[in-house]
Amino acid sequence: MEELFNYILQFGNLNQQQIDLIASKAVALELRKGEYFSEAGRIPRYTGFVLQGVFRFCYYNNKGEEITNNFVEEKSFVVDYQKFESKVASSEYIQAVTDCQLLVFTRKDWEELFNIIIGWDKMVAKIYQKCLLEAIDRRSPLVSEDATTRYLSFIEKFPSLANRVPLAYIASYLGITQQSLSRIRRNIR
Amino acid sequence: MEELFNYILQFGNLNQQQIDLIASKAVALELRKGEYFSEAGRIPRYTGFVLQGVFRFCYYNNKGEEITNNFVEEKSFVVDYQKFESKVASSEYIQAVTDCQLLVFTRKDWEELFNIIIGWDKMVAKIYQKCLLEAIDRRSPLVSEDATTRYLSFIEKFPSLANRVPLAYIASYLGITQQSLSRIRRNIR
DNA sequence: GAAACCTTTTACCAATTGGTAAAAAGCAAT
DNA sequence: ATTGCTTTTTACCAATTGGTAAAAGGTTTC
Repeated sequence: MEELFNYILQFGNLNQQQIDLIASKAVALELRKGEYFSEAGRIPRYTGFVLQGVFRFCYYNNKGEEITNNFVEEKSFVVDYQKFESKVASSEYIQAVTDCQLLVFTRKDWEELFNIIIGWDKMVAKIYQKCLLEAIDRRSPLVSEDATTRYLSFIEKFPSLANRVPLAYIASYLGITQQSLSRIRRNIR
Repeated sequence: MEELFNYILQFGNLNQQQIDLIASKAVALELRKGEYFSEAGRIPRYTGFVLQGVFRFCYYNNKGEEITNNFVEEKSFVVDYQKFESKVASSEYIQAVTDCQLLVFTRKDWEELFNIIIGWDKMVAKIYQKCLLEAIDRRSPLVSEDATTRYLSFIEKFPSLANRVPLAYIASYLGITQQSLSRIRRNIR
């Protein structure tokens, strides 16, 4: 729980009463490797904060290929926020890549916080903005480089992930095949 | 000026007094093709709303290649918002791709609006969020497709741009060479 | 430990894309 | 119209990446 507030308090101040209120609404959730936190076609039910483990966002393109387009690690929020907020069905999956521990908030609880805590909406907007900026910062440079450079950039942006995440997921995140990534790994050693 | 408020009022309500206040701070700015609205190494001075023309965001990678990573068209805000807001020097250029007409706000004027208009900060957060979501929606699919598919996706996302923007800029946005893009154009006809 | 399953590596060839260079086309100024 | 400049197209060959398949390496389950 401490980790959650260490994170949140970067984005604004809260008094003890407010902290207790937020804490009272957080629910612990565990997911096993491979389980889905959120699924395409469904309205996201929770917003979550990752205590332990790695998640990936993924979708299927028109050739049926599975594309991973983001990874989320510990000490970060994980949610398709736009869809969660607007109660629209998501178009992508959020899957646990490893066994995971989360703190989650139901939409009802989350929305109550907006009404009760002055300035909570601003803090949430900042948090979400940070997540978006991070995602685009990590993803955009991948367009304009060759596969080896993209993999090196991945290692820089996600230093702890290269050996925690199946090669196939990383390959699809980088827009290359598993075979190409395996070849690249061999060549850069 | 009307276009500006048509846009802004999608994100919340303003009374006539508030509208007049915002209008009083908007300054018309014209830029010729090739001129910079914002430059790497400098703190962005303005936030702008595009009335006419096309802008691109670009930077230079470690090989000295110029990479375009976003286009902005009419009826949209153009600014490196994070850097504008935090008064940090930008790391990229915002260049007029065609002759352009803008309405701009200085930081001083823009910040005053936050103090005077209740809820302005929320509207701005929404506007900025929309810009970020758009940018990532457009850019992310480019990673995992071949060059032809990426160009077709570009045409879908920016239907009016293909013939308004030099081929070289589009090529760098797609992460391919001019020659490759030229070849692709020939093949899809 | 063996079997079944999943992940990663390797190999081969085909297809795509990049690099360099030159030609063609388009545009602006005189 | 001619010149000079920029942009786009074309061509050729080299390098990279993809597709298919099979082998090797790991992990889980019984």
